[in-house]
Amino acid sequence: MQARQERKKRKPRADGERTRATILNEATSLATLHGLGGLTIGRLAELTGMSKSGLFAHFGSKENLQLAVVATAARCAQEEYTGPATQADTPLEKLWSISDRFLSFVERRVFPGGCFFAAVTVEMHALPDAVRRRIERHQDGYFRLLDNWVKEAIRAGELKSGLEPEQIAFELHSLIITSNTIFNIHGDPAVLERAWDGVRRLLGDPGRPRNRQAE
Amino acid sequence: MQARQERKKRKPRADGERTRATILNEATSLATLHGLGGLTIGRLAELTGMSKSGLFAHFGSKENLQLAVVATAARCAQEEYTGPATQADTPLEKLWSISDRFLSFVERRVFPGGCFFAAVTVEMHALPDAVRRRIERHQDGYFRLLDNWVKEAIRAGELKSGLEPEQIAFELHSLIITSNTIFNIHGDPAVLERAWDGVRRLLGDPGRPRNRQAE
DNA sequence: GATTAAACCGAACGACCGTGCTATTTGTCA
DNA sequence: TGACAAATAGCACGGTCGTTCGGTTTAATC
Repeated sequence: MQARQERKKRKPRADGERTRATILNEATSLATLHGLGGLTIGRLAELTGMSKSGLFAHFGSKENLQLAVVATAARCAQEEYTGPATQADTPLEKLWSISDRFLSFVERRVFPGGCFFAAVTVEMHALPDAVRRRIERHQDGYFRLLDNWVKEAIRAGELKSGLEPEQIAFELHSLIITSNTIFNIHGDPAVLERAWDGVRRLLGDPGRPRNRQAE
Repeated sequence: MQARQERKKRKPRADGERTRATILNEATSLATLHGLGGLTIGRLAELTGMSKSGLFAHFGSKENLQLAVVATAARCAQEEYTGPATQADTPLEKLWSISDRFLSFVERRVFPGGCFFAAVTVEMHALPDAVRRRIERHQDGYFRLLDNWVKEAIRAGELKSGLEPEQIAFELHSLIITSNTIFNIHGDPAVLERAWDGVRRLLGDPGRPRNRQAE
């Protein structure tokens, strides 16, 4: 049937897809350090041992490269924390899971500059419209996820804080995203424990240990 | 006596210092949107209506320009929140003051991209050594300020949370710096109230209103 | 195994970057 | 008021940016 294949276009080759993946990994890592603006094609080519033009041909424009990088980072976030957390049994457990996994994600230095979206959030004003919208879309989804889980956890009686759901979600996010920022400057894991300490009080289980990786 | 004036060097002229100040204001604003890396001399010249070379002569190098921008942002922070907060009567009041004033500083859009140091923290890896160190120095001072005030407030019996001082300082910072980030994306002042709500619980006065500007 | 397009390179482009050099205007001070 | 440096502009440089194009190699398809 060969669905969704334009007339006269062939399938991409295996070696091409492999190098494309390599490029995108390197590019996403680089973007967590220098931002999407500081992500330059020349540096990326040098880093992957390719020619500028050869690398460029994979994307056709810098904007497309940036979009592909955002997609890569989003897929990574899905695999690392949002995805697994979604599969936890209860809403409260989802909140525990995403917090634990995000901190682990930062600690393991999956990207050298930590959370990609934290790194680019600050330069969004300067990005092409399509890229900015793509990032906003991801961030909106993430916040909606947190809000909903908190609401469900409260409705299910698992979470009995007197606070509004949005307040809990905001404070949870504050803790983990700030520990990401500070960890990437000083490299001191203690700040991740500080975040976890805050999360424990927020979710109402002061003694709960981190799993760090589990499941 | 003409102290601290190099041989053969005259005093800077009044018009020069005025334009220098104008440039630095514009530059600092621009840096909160595009970062110190995205801060380019050509754009800055166009924005201030000067020639590239005329503007450049004020600083002698891009690194010096960046250092001057950091100094400008630091002075602004001093005037806007750290300075006034230091003059509050008690350690606890200092904490209330800096939180209140920082949120007001963000809300009034003193800089279009909010807190300068939050904007550049993420790109520190890519900056010249001297600039990075200058930023680190400021951030260290800020955190030490918070830590000390919390410790003093606890010692004075004004603050009776069971938490470690560093934990309180970390969570306070998390709340206000995250509201800065989110406010600069969505522009919704509600997130500043969320931060304030968290601060109130942290400092143990759930009903305290914001002054927003006072003194 | 011949065909064909994907993968990749080298060279070159126009634009903008940071930075010098020279010349001209202009505020300050002896 | 004249001397002189500070302030600013114009121009040109080497470098890097994103991008284009033509040519060569190479993996997939008939």
